[in-house]
Amino acid sequence: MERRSQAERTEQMRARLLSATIECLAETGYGRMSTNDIVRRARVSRGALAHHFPTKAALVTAAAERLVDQRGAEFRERLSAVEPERRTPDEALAVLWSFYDDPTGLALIELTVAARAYPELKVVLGRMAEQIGAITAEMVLEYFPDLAQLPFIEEALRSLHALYAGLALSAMAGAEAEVQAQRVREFLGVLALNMQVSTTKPQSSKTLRSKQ
Amino acid sequence: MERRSQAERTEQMRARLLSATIECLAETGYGRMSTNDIVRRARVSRGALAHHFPTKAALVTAAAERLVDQRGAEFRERLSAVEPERRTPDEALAVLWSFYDDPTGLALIELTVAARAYPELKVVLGRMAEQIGAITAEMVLEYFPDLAQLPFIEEALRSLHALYAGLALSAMAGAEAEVQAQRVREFLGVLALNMQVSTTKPQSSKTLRSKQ
DNA sequence: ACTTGGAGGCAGGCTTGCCTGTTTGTTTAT
DNA sequence: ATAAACAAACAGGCAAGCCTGCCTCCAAGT
Repeated sequence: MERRSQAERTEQMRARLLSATIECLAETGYGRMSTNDIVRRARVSRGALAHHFPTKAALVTAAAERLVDQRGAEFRERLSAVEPERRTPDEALAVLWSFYDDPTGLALIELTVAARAYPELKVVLGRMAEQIGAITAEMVLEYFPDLAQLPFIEEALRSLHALYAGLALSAMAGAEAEVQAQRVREFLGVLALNMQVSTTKPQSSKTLRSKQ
Repeated sequence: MERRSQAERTEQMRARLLSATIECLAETGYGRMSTNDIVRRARVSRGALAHHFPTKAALVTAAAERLVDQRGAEFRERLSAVEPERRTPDEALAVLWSFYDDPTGLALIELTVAARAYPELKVVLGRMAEQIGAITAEMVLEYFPDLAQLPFIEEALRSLHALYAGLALSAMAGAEAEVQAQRVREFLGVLALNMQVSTTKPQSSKTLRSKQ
């Protein structure tokens, strides 16, 4: 191993620990995940973990924050990665679903359930909910400005996230969420079509509210 | 304590244990729930638990089955409890939501997440998904036959369940799901309206498929 | 340039407490 | 009387946190 500065050592170690935590969270789940699993996966000792994160709650909270940032960035990335001519609402839905049908999506659900016991996690996940909502609205405004004019667009997007979260949740219990997501996407397609048909006439005055 | 027959003793003990399990599941969550908590809450000894349920997995599986039946029955109950003149779709949505915004709803989510590790739980929850889907479709057909004619009604109902599940899930992380559910309900109201407006013309030929 | 002292990074074992399953003993029903 | 229902102590295992000691880096002094 080449020489590394102290700051680099710290940064790399923390990154390894947090990545391992997120992976364990996605694979094993929160309940069955132990700090031993994490240090084993990260190839470090228990002492290293204790040095950087005094308690398990601190570790998980930090992992949640990292997960939030990671997903926020990746969301923009994936959506802007599709070629401009393929940027249909249906494609956007596929991207959104790929965002939930993901190991990190599972980790997020595990964290959400675990947050019931950790109030600190609640605030992190609360931040994430706002952040994701903002990014989503922003993306819609950028790529589908006509959709952003729809009256209940804010509720629609929130519902969309809840819908996909619920789908991913039921996938944990063995449901074939992949095909369900596909059919739901078709369903949402005709829904949005109907919305547009019946709202393009006069109701476009009501724009999306800035704050809840 | 008066004299009870053996069958009564068994039945009551099992009921107490399963109720306590479901309560602990809803309150403490699956991860932090121990068999000690359960016997303490049920006011019985560890031996009694061991006698009726040899392992924790057996106990939880049995509790899940009881929860499924319980919720199935309660669903019909709550929906048929509203006076006939108030049986609007909006009211039905409120009933459906009350079905998720419930301690047993929380317990169900906990079980769903836990099912990722227990394959036996998966089959129980799979049964439940089918059962709930069937009951929902049945109820819609009985109370809102015109809605049952809509083209994507099966996907719509499935999405509705997923949506509410996702809402309840985010409520675990501190979101004020109550108000969100209310606004989503309004949103769904206009949505259904639009669906009806634009689908009452020709597309009523496609009825809901019997099997996926 | 070289050394030296200190501080932070890190390894691995220990320990206390809890959790599950088992076993032995007691009560209750048939 | 005999078997089932129940109680209570017991045993093994595991997880989280702590603790001691070693190693690596960096800065200050010479």
